[in-house]
Amino acid sequence: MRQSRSTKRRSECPISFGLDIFGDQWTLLILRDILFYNRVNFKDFAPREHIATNILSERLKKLESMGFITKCRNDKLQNQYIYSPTSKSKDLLPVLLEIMLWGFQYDPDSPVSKVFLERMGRERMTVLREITQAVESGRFAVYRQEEMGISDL
Amino acid sequence: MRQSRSTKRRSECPISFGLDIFGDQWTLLILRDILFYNRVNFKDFAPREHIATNILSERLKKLESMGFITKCRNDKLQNQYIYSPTSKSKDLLPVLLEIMLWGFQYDPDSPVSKVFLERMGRERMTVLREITQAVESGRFAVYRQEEMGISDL
DNA sequence: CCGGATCCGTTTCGATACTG
DNA sequence: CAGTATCGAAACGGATCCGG
Repeated sequence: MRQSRSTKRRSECPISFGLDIFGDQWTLLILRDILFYNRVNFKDFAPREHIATNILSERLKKLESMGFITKCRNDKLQNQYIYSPTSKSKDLLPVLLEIMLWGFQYDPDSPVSKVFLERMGRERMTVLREITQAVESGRFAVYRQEEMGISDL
Repeated sequence: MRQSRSTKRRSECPISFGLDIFGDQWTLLILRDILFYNRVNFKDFAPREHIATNILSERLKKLESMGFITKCRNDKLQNQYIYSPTSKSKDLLPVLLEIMLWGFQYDPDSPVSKVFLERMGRERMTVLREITQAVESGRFAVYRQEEMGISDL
């Protein structure tokens, strides 16, 4: 694969351990798909991003070998596999949420409504908690639309 | 440069706006150096990581063009330049902190003391606030050593 | 159809050497 | 000190093929 360099990097600590995941876009997109949108199948990962199948399969293997996801066969549809997040990746949610909030704040054409953006500034913690609950209960898509004011999927 | 693809990616929202930074290791390491360690000179960025000078200079340009850092000449030492974070990158601190905490939790040989790790689990918010203050007051190196129990630099 | 693997041209990386 | 130029090596990514 790559990044055997990451062992050297340990010395400087703060974010070094996360570089393997946060150093790669596709990995992040896959984790987003899994955590936010509850996507589980090969074909559903980052579907609009036109990720090449070879790249996707490589990343999935990497994520599996690093303990971020597990893979098992779908009982109903024997020719499908289901990828699920482990606690190691579920615990990345706070990170992804912070990235999301930061993005909403600095994206010149942020997709969220002004109302939500304002609330985000005022009651950050509450908003953070709300989203966390929405995500964990699988209702993020709804929250996104109703609370954030994002219409387009 | 690259990533003109990022415009397409907007539709899926959650972390898409952050991918330009979080998709690249070196960019993250530079931001870490700037935000946590108050490094300002070309030669000081990610010094132990052996980042190639061409890569470093490219990333610094990119970060500057994206509004994450500003560059100005050092008055005292005319042949040196000083890179400073903008509010756009300062506001990334919560993200980096979350990455750090996550890393401490899952790194098999986490550099932090057991005492700190335990405290991190119990009083997450407090710890988070502490570190934020330490970083923002330029005392992170001290905090790291005294509170986290990381001896080696 | 789904989940990949293989091939292969193109892009990017990154170590070193070199310049102002 | 702060970069640029060069160039071989690695990664990317589009297309195609393959097994279940």
